[in-house]
Amino acid sequence: MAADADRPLVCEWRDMLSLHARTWCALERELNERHGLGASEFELLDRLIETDKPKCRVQELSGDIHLSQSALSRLIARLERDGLVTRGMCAEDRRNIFVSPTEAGRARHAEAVSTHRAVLAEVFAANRQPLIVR
Amino acid sequence: MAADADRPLVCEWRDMLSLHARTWCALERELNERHGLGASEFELLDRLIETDKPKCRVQELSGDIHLSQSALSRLIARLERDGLVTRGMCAEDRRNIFVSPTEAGRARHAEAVSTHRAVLAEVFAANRQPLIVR
DNA sequence: ACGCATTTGATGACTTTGCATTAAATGCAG
DNA sequence: CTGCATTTAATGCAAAGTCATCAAATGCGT
Repeated sequence: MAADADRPLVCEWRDMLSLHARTWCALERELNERHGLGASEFELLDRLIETDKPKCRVQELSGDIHLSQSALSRLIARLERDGLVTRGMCAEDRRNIFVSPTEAGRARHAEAVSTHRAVLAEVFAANRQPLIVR
Repeated sequence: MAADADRPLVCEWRDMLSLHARTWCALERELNERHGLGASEFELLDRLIETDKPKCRVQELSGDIHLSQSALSRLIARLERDGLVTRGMCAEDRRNIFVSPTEAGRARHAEAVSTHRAVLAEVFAANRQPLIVR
């Protein structure tokens, strides 16, 4: 049994699990408390606004957001219900739908983006800290 | 707006999201198909067997496994239902419970551990690959 | 000893997610 | 054009997670 050989691999994975969990939870908490957004909700808005093309099929998004197609569909539905995005059908291929941020969506994102970046900076910095102790 | 300054931070986070999602999904799929275990289930068994102390309070585990206390409680319940761990009360402090792997649990873990390591090795290697292209 | 705050794990209610399926739209062979 | 496979997004349902709450056990001041 090559248990020792796998050690570094397993540690790397566990470190990642740990950092991921801490970061995700912190984002969830801060974004929710301060802006009424879930982490997934923000992530979608962030992508949507970054790639500012008016054309945005749902399926294109599913590559960026790491969710199943159905979860993504419901996520969009939630954001639509909250008035942060709109769903519109495409004239050329009426199977596709366009998802675009509303004005409210852009505003909410603009408001939340600094919180998002701050949390990232903080958690990642705290993670590197132990390496520089003393 | 210091958008550019945050760029590397955001990219790092997104890379992590991506790698984490791919790895977790691969583990979920492989462990489930080949050994009837979820990723969380394996993770718990793995920790449980690694720290072989007979004493293992639930709360000690919640630090390792990145789950809420309630989720952990239900995860243990599932594993118990499947006969992979046993819950036993502690004589000294009867609020605590011990969770220990059964023989079946040890066997299942032994069977699954190589799959787990292989998936880690594969996904992580694939992730580094792009850096060495050509 | 007693009362009360604290700790610990379990449970109810709800949310989010994934899988499987469905419905609609399109593409394409014949 | 017709019929059928394919693609795309939505939906029913069950699994799994979180938060808030609960009951039991303990600790501790008086």
